[in-house]
Amino acid sequence: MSQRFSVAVHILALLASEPSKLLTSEWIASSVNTNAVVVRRLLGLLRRAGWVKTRAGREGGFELAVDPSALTLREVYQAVEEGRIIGIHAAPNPRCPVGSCIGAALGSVVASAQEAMLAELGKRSLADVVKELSVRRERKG
Amino acid sequence: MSQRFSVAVHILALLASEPSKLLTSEWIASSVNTNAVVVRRLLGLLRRAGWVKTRAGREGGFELAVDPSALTLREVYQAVEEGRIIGIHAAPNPRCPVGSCIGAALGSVVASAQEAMLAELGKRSLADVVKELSVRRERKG
DNA sequence: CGTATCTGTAACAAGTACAGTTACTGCGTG
DNA sequence: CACGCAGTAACTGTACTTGTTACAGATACG
Repeated sequence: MSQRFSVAVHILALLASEPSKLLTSEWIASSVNTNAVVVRRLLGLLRRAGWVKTRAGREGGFELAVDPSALTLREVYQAVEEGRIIGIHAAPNPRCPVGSCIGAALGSVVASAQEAMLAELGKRSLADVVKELSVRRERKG
Repeated sequence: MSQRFSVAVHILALLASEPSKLLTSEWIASSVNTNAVVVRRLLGLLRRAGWVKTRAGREGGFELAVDPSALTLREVYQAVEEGRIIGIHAAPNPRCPVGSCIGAALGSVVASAQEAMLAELGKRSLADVVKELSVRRERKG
């Protein structure tokens, strides 16, 4: 199962909690506990979406380029995790009355289920996540 | 991506549209356009859930054992497709203020998103699917 | 009673997706 | 120019899913 959404939110939360600071992929990778290339791959997607700015070369790194309260988790999910959640079998028998229509019927079911999930993600912004992190941190002491 | 849910609904729709008839895995497989063993594997899960009855041996096969209007797509999904939709990276750095809390914060986000999806699937029953199939069939002529 | 037919299930192969890793190019600062 | 960083291609290992073969057990039928 893909962890891209999870890691992407982690990365964005890091960038949001260190605004206008350049973080290197190596530094981010040590927080996520993964390889720096994995981080750069994901940040490539976020950069193309316009949410992150990059500076190459010495003293380079990544920084957030949007207001965290204007970026929903739905957008993040859709940027890094493409396609459908629920697979539909491709080629049922068209000569069977069920087989010939099940694809279309399931398509609408799956679409509405996926939209419900995305709508729920759309209720939360990156700022909400950052805020929740600080609350949880305080609780720990 | 797993197509088990999709195929399971297809199979259940077949059984529901031929009530009190025994359908063989071979016959079902030809409608789904897959191998009979794949069908039997899925039907094993549905049998253990109590929704399908089996008769082995000659003249054997599968038949529905529940009222289609009492079986929601949510139940079917959960029977054949276990685990979470969205993965969470397992071991972020506990010494990082973000890394130490991101798992819990993401957990609640992912749980609510998944619940929203399941709730949407819970709005539809197998009977709804069968009804939609017959509507689509009529539209085709 | 034997045979044909069907389920149940194990075992294996093939395809696919993802994370991790190495290696390299190119950019930009000091 | 050298160092440190992003960007990206390529390869590996692992895990999951589907498809397939094989076979044991069950059951109706002649």
